[in-house]
Amino acid sequence: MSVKTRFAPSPTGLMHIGGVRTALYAYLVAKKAQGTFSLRIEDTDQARLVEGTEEDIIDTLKWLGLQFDGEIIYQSKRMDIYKEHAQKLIGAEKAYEKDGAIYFKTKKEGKSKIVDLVGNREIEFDNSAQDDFVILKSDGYPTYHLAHVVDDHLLETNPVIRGAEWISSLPKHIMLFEAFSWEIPQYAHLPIILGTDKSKLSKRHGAKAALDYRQDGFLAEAILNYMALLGWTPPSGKEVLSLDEMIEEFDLADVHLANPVFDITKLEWMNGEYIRKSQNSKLKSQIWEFLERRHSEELIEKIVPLVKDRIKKLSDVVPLCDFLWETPEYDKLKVESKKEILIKILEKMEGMEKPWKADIFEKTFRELADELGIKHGDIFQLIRIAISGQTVTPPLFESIQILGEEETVQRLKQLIAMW
RNA sequence: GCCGCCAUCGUCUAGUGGCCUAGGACAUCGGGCUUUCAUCCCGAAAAUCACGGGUUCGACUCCCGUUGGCGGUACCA
Repeated sequence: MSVKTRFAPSPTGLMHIGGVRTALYAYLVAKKAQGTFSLRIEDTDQARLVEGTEEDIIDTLKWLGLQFDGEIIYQSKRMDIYKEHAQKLIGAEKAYEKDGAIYFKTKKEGKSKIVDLVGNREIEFDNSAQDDFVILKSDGYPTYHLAHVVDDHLLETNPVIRGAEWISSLPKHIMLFEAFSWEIPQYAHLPIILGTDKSKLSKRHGAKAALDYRQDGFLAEAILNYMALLGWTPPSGKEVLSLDEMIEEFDLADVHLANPVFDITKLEWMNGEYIRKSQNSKLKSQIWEFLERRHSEELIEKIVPLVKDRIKKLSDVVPLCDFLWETPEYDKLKVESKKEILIKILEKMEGMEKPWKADIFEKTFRELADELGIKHGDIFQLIRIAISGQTVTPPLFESIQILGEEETVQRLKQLIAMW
């Protein structure tokens, strides 16, 4: 039988990072088996629908490159199907109506048991604890339980991949499948991602929507790679791996059973790895877009090789490089006592033949430092502060090249004139 | 409370009875390179394998219990 997986979020909130991993694993499982991965929107709770969240889910998958197959399935458009199946159960005396809702009559004997694909572990429940439950609400919409069973059977989902918070509903689902005389699909319940305080990752942690990470300067590939590693180690032991490599190596049986803690620090490291691996031309486009195309592509192109090893997120470019397109603000105290030296530096600059050459530039100021009896490093640092107002910048000479000799001299003059 | 899932360095994890005096990655600390910061390279510290019982010639690995964490306990998903 072919493998069909699906990502089935409810449009009741922005897609969060946990959803990313669920979608990713479902995608990997499908692609590995050359099966299909689809998107189903579980919009059955009218009261909790939040406008725009469906689009957010779609945009997130698109950004991540987790392309789904076929059309999007909306449960709200399948009302007749759920109703028909609920009626069927009533006809078979396996369900009954009460207070305008339809309840499923649970059997109270025996055990419900499955072998979960995650870790291949057995999960067992005693049916005696299962109370009758609603399958069709009085507003005509199905509950998750009915919709899951009907849809995943009709759409031939296998395996069903979802969060571990569903484990306790398993007996309900198993009984429903049995009531319809349908084959029970294989299940994979993914451990829940925790925040640093070990509680379920949520808004409380300032947890963010997946797309907020794009806003923060993270790359889709890095997010995917990091999320894949939350609870899973590829057999090869490789940590940095592409989507294709993940498809190649992924197996639900290798997913760790314990709930992992989301660690932004490692995500940042991973993102830096991807930035460093990037082609300069691609990185240029990404930074350019990230900065909302406010600068010329030529400028960004010059910056890229300078910042590539120095940033972990696209957003890091701003504090590092904004002096290149904005007049710096000087903290006068830092260099006030160096006024005399700055004047000497300015004189040297004005005396240098243009265009300035790197080796001559360096030689000139090393000699000046010797002349003045100060350390080589100190004089370059002083120039750095003079042109940027910062103690940390991309390489000095390269920055000056971007700035231009005129602007560099101008900034020095202005600084000297400040006091 | 009840039901279920889980338990190896701060974090992500390797480990499926002897190869473990427990390995890797991130983070941390130290060093090298270096005109800043990074990158890169080298090194260190960091887990009595939650605890207590078994089983076994031998347990991180198997079983039981305890503790702890998480999840569920809705006409929400």
